[in-house]
Amino acid sequence: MVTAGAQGREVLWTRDSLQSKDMPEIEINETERQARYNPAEIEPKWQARWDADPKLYAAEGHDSGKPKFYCLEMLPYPSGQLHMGHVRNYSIGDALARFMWMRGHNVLHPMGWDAFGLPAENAALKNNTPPREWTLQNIAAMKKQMRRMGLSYDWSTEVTTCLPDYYRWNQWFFLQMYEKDLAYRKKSKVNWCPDCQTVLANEQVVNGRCWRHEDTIVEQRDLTQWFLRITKYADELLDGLEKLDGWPEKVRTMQRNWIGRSEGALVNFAVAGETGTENKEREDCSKITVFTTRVDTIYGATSVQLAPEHAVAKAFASEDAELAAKIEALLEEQKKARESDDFGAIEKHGVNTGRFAINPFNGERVPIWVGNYILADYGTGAIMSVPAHDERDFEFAQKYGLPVRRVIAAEQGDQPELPFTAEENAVLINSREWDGLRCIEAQQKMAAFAKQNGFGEPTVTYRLKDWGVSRQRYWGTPIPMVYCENGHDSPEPGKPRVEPGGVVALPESALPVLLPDSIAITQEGGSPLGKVPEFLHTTCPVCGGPARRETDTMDTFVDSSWYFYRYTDAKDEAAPFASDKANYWFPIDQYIGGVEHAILHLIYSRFWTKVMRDLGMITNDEPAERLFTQGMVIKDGAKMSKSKGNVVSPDDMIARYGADATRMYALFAAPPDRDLEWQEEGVAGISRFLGRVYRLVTKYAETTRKAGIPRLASRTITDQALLRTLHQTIAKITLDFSGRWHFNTSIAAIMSLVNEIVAAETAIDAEQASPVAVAEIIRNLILLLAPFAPFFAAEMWEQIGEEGVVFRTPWPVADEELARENEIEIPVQVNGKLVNVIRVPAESDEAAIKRAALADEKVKARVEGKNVVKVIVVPGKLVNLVVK
RNA sequence: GCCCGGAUGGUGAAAUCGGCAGACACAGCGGACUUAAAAUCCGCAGACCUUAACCGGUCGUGGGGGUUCAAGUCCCCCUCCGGGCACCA
Repeated sequence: MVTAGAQGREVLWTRDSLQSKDMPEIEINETERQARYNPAEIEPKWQARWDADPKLYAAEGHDSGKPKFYCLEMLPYPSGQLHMGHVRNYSIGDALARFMWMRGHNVLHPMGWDAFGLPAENAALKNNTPPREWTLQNIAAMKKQMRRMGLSYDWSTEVTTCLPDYYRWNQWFFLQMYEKDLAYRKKSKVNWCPDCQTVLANEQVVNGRCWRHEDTIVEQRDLTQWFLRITKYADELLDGLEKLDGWPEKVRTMQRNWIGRSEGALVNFAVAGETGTENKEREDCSKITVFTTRVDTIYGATSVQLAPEHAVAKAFASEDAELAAKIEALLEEQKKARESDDFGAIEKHGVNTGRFAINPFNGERVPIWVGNYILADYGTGAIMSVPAHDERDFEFAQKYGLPVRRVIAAEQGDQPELPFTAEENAVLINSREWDGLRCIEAQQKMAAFAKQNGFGEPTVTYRLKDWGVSRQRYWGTPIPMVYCENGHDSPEPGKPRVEPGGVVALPESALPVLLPDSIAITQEGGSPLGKVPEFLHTTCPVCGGPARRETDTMDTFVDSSWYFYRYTDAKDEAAPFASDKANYWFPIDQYIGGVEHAILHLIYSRFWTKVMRDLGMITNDEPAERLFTQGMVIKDGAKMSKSKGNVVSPDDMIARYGADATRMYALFAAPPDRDLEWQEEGVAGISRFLGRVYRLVTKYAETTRKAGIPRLASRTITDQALLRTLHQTIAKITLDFSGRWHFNTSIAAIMSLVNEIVAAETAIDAEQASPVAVAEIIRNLILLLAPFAPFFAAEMWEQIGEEGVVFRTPWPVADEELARENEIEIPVQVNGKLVNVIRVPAESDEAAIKRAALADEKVKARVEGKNVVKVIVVPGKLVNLVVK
């Protein structure tokens, strides 16, 4: 078999028949030989043809009989300009999608727009253009750029998240979640970005700063907000990572850290002198609940440490002005530290409250301190301090002269110096009836004991917090809730009355809640929607009385949490998507994007998938089977940015060298997972390479056209050599596509093949090659280039007289027989040093190779007069003679 | 501090399973073609030593040690760069 496409029309030619008169001769077209590769002409020509065929890249039906392949690149924010990072991302995805098509898969390769978000509002302020208009213009511009790049998207499934036919389903999901108690409202401390004028999710705060404003310190505000209960899925999100072996380890580790599961125990310390019942006005201070992962060390606790914001600390402070001032100072230190880049480095400070807590295990009275290193938002905001077995506690105890008591000892051998934290091979001491137990065992037994006796319990805490989705911005999905001014009970049975107005979920029939179009965007605080009376004022769907709409909009990460499901059924007006369609395409076979979304989009969308599964909409547990995170595009050693002035515009590159050369360079310059240094000379080099191929193909186009693709029965030496390289190249590239994706080496292999053909031109022109072999080589060369340079391949395909669509032509299959070498080169080493390279028949066995190596003159000279101690022969690889 | 990457010629990189280090390009140099240039084609090209030249030799994948007939690749220690997490109890 020559190519899969040749099946069924095999003709056997012989050398004799080739020489007969009616057989094609090698033809060289002198005018075409002069032809120059001109992407500026070729690319728009094919773009126009492809644009005219909306079905060209459309996926086939579920009954196509082909295996499905869902190839997805992360959808962009429509800034109005593609940057090189996009070009790289899409070049990778497009090569893969085209390859999978050629391999006979039913491919879904969609694109869309993450179109809500703050930049549209900022642009509106600056240019006085409504966000909607600005966004839609940008989408049009970027779509044009994508078409110019020749990307194989099925635009019939395009998703634009800022349009009501999409965002209405955000609202629908919100109502579903509200009903299932996965969406709820609560007052809490939230992150506020003064620049964005909105609340941010924890995931959007980086080192205490806004993810969009690196210099802006995020403030903490007490606000009532909507949350999605992602923590309900914390364990599943964590455990699921184990099975995601098609995801980069780096991303899995980041998510593991982010979820931050920690097993431990809660233990109540009674506060001496507090009963907790006598004063209703005062916070209940009768006990302090600490969280610890090392309850086995509790006999070594020599103080209890509270966060400066702990309720008990506040209560104590309210009765003691001096203490209050000190605690306030600790809080300030902590806040400052959290805003700085190295939070871990600040010096520990504390203040003794003068009060005591009682250790429920041994009844010991220990002092209650407030420490600047205790965080209110982790665990319970209170810890037991065990200086002997915790480095931080040790440092603190040394500083303030608190006692250090060893309660853990090594099972055998020397006792390690304090503090030591090991739990392996360590046992309890100084812990009464628990003495001698191993740490791990003691942790379980002591937590169970605390539970039995009502002063504690085993527990699990997470770093992951519920996802705050309310945003005090205009350009987002309106949250489909109203506040009834009659303040009646919520219509849901069992749901408590919420004050001041009843919180009422809109019925599905009221969707979509449309975002008003004309609105004055200002920089003032507060939700812009609150200033639009016709939006704000509505009626309660339960009692018909006056009601106010929720004026916050949803975080844009809601939009991107499920967009890829919508692609499978983008026009559905009755549901977000039809289950059977999603179930056919999901999970995504390959998801490709930047690593910057590792704990934002990629954790939210995993959560959303699990919610949809529990709603019975889909059957998959995870959205994407495999994830690939490409490296950054850099220039002069730094990430491209306007401020550094090192931005290379894709439009420029395409104008100068064409889309094919630009795309191919993005794949050639580095393996896709590594950072890529953009060098324009490299793009020029690829352009020259395509020119070389162009001349080659046009020169032999006539030959190729006439010769067709029959099977050769006998071959010249030139035929054999060229076909061997061709089939080795096919095998190599097919392998690269199967997982490693080192397209840089795929393209290098094509270049080598082309170099070899060019070097053989003299022989070919002297008719030392058969037209049939030339035709096979030219034809397959074009097919190999099709995933990387689609415009170019289409043009070349047409020039050799093919009428079909090149990237729907079956991918060539490597013929092992043709690829096999007759003779191979074997390096011969003496004591590990290369001495010579010998040629032996490919099928030579160990003995034959050994004989050939020992017979070699250079080797003989080197071995002369010495003792050959050992001969190592690795067939097909090398020979090493050990001599003394 | 912890976790994940990475370090190979002037540059981007290759070596997929422990087997010829530097494929393929970029930049450079030399030549052919040309009145000339561009384009194209051919060739050279890790460093050092030796030689008139060929030939030949030594060193060489961030540093040090180890395993092996054989190490860019495996093991131990260290340095630097990038990224993530971080008083998380």
